[in-house]
Amino acid sequence: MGEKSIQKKQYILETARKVFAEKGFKRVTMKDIVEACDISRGGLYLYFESTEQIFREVLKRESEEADDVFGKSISEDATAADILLLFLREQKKEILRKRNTLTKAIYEFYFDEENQNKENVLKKQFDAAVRIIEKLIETGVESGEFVCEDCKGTARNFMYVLEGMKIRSQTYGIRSEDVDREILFVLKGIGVD
Amino acid sequence: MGEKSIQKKQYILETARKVFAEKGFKRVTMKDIVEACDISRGGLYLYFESTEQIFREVLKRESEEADDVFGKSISEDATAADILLLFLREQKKEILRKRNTLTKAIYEFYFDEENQNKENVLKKQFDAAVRIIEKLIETGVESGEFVCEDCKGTARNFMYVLEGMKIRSQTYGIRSEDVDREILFVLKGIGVD
Amino acid sequence: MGEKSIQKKQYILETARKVFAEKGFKRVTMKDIVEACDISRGGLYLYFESTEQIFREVLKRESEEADDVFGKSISEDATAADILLLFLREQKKEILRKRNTLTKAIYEFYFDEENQNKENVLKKQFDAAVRIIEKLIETGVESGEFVCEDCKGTARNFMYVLEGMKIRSQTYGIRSEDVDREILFVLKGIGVD
Amino acid sequence: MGEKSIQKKQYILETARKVFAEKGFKRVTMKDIVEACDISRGGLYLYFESTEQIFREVLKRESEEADDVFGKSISEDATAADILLLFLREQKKEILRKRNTLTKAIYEFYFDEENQNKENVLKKQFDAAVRIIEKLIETGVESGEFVCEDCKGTARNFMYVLEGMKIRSQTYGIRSEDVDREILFVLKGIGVD
DNA sequence: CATGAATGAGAGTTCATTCAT
DNA sequence: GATGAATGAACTCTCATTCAT
Repeated sequence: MGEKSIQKKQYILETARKVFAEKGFKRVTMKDIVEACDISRGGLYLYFESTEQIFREVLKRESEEADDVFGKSISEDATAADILLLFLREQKKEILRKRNTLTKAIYEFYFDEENQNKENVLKKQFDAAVRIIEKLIETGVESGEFVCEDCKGTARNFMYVLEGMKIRSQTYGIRSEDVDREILFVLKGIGVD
Repeated sequence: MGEKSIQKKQYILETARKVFAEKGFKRVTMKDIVEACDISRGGLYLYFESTEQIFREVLKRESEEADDVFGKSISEDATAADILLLFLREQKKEILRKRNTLTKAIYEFYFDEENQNKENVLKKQFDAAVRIIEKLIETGVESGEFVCEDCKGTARNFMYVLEGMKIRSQTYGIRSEDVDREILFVLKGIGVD
Repeated sequence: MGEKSIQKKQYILETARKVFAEKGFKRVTMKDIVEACDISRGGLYLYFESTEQIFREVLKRESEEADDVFGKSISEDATAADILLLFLREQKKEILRKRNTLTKAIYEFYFDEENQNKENVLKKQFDAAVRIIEKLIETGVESGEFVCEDCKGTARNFMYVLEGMKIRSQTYGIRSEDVDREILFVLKGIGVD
Repeated sequence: MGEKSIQKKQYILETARKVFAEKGFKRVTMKDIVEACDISRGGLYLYFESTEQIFREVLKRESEEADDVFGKSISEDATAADILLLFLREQKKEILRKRNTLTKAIYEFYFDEENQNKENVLKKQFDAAVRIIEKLIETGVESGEFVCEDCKGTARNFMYVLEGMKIRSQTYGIRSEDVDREILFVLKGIGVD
């Protein structure tokens, strides 16, 4: 597969991402993607053999990019509280975003039990986030920014609350104030206000 | 519509519920329901015109029954802590149940924005549960069972955590111990252990 | 499946038979049959799920009818030679027929090794014919009509010759005289001319 | 067309032969051949324009080689019986061979009436074989090895029996003993045992 | 009311064939 | 000459939906 093919593949993945963001996972057909990409029916099959495979690769790109973003955006002299707030602000954006997010599609994809165990991005991200938050809280406790007895438990609690808001956002909506209120509530739990 | 028709409709709804519990919402076709009910294709259309309508009615029955259950199962002299624990135990069961639960189907159904505003059962139940928990905590605080400053905030926090566990359960699994740990964590927040 | 369905199924089989007779087995698509029957795409699938299944049922009908024909057409006082000649005349007709014969289709079908062992009509008919011819020759020897040392061997030889002419007919043609000449040759082998 | 091109063409024909031997004629696609040859899709079209043309050329090579083989393998002082037995042994091998034979493909190819008249290899070989056998029998009769009244008729009979066994072999199998028995039967007809 | 045959739209998939590079 | 990406036609198969009985 030449240079050009790789570019085309990337192009398809980008375009397909939009389709998944718009329609979720299950309702998307090969035809939808073909039309969005404005390529021929057979052309798509040169690169991918099913919506599932395409989605899997979209997810892979997505999570790689997510990792990148994380690394870059934190300045050297940020405190634990700064970083935690930054993280929560990002999460809030993600929770409130209705368009251009794969959240729904990802949930739908993993509702299928067959997909749950193969390289589960959702789980990976949840666990990674818990670890990061835990570290941040620990650091914050040491520096006197936070107060907390059970850092790991608290980190997990944070993540479940965020997850709860995410699913709520996708199923019956949530307002910016609602998210703020919850974030303040959990922050208060570690002595922040 | 005669007595017999009503019974048949109920029968279809019960059977369809099983189908939705098994396959979620989006993957269910009229054909699936026809076959599960062992009725004729045309017959189903006499009662319902789409899987969506059927699901809506299944949901309605479901939430009515849920209300019934709640009413019945609480004894007269239970304390606030008793009732809260009972409630959490029920939630745990619901979270861990993989079969015979509509959770997935409900999420899938409400992922469709068109469905989110029409009589949203998920929202109704969330709000109702928050109110109940809030009342229980307030009662518990008065009786000295619990300690809590922001009862409403805490109630909401409880619910988001539960919601988070529910979606996690459906997308990459959760163990009984995981649920217990989280419940203990939030209970500790109101002075219980 | 009601009376009417059964008739329709028969109608489809009859029509499909013509298609197979015309195009052989491999080149026939469900679409061909749908068009020949003038029914809808989906309609055909109510009755059959593949060209293979249809062909199998066409074959079944065909061989049942073949059996019927055999039973009927022999008069009471026919001699062994009469019957043998009748049989050979039928075979000749079959060999020379280009249209309205499944010969090609049957060969194509059984070229697929997967089909060779499941209820192989070709083998069944070959073996049955050998037995019949053997009996006829034996009877004819007893009545002095035929001369033969190895009746079974001769019967088999007859059938291989007929089979050879059949395949030749389908692959590069054979003339009526050619068939006659071969039949005379084998008949001479049992003392007939 | 340069030297290199000719070699490439030969290479394609050799490889295609294997494909036809494996899959018959009808099921083979240009794609199959492209993949087997490991050349580009467009590349194949530089040399051939259809599977039919390729098969035709494969056949041509095949029959040329067949002629070569015949010429070589017969020693100077062989008797008619020796040569006939050699020929029959070759035929037996051909009949029993399941892999690496074009038999099925050839039959499938000539089932198409359009192909039957253009330079029909099957017919050519049949007729040639009849002539050779006839000559051999005649020679054998003169030398006292064989007894036979109608040499041409007998030669034809031989060939139809062989053809019958070939098609049987491809449609429902034949055992080595079966072939031997038939060969012995026809040999007995010319006074050999 | 109830049936289930029938329809046709639409999704998935495979290939022969072309053509810019 | 050679490549392989691209196209579009053709097939298979499934279902929502209708309708005569």
